Amino acid sequence: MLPIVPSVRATASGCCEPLVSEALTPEGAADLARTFKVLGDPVRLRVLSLIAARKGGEVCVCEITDAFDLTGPTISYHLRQLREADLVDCERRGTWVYYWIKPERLALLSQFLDPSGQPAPVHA
Amino acid sequence: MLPIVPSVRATASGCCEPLVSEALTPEGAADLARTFKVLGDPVRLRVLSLIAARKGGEVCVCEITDAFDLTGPTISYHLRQLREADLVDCERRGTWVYYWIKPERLALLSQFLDPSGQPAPVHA
DNA sequence: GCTCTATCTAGAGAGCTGTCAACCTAGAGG
DNA sequence: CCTCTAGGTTGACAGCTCTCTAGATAGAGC
Repeated sequence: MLPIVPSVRATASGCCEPLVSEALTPEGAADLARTFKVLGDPVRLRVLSLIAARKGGEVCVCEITDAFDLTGPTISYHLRQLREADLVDCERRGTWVYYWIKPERLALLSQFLDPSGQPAPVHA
Repeated sequence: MLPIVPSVRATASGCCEPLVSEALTPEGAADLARTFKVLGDPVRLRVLSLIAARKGGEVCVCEITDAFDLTGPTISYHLRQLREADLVDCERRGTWVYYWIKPERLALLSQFLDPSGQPAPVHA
C-alpha cells in the first residue's frame, strides 16, 4: 500500500524539498503538519506577525498580551505552541520575557510551499 | 467557503506581504490561519504532495484512496478541506474524479512565510 | 525576610476535528 | 429501465484545542 519511505523525503537528507519535487513520507508529513498546525490559529499568526514586524525583532510578553483581548494564560499557551514548534525563542531579562522569531523554520516551510520549486534566495 | 478577503494586510492590496513587513490584521490572520489549518494535517499534506509530485499534475481519487489506510469517506473529507481552502481543484471525467493543485494560494503562503522578505521569484 | 508584578502551569470545560458505518448520487454499460 | 462502480454526504463519537480561573514561580525592591 504505502510505498517505501526512507526519510522525510524519499530522496532528501534532513531538509525538505519543495512540494512539487516528490511525495512526502508519512514521517515527513507528520513533522511538517505539526508546524503548519501551529500556524493554523489566528492568534498565533498575529503574535508571530507582531514579533516579526517589530523593528529590533524582539517583543515583551506584556506587549503581546496587551494587543489581544485574551487572558495572560491564553497568550502564554500560544507562545508555548510557537516555542515548541521552533518558530520563536525567548529570554528572560529581569521581570520581563522577550520573544523573537527563529527564521530557519519559516524558511523551510516557505521553500516547501513554493510552487515554483526553486530554492529560496539565499540572501536577505 | 473562504470569503472574499479585501486586504489580508492592513495596508496591502489583494496580495500578502511577507511576515516581517508589518502586523497582520485580525481578519487577515483569520483568513491565513484557515488555510494553514488545512495544511496542518499529515494526511492532507501527503495528499497534496501526492498530487503535486505527479507528472501531469492530476491524480484520480481512487489512486489517493489506495495510497492511504483510510476509508473513502475520510479521504473525501480531506479532499473537501483542500478544495474549500482553494488549494486544489477537481473535475469529473466519466466515473472518475481527478484532482490537481492550484498553485496561487501556495505561492501566497510561501511568500508570506519567506523570512527574507523578498517577493517570490516570478518563475518560469 | 516580605510584597509587588510579570509570566508560567494546572485543571476543567465548551467546542471543534478526524474517523467510521450507512446511505446517497452520478455515469457507464447493458 | 436496471445494475455496477467511483465518489460524495450524513450522523455519530472519541479525542484534541482553546479558553478560562486558580495557583505557582521568579525577579525587583523595600
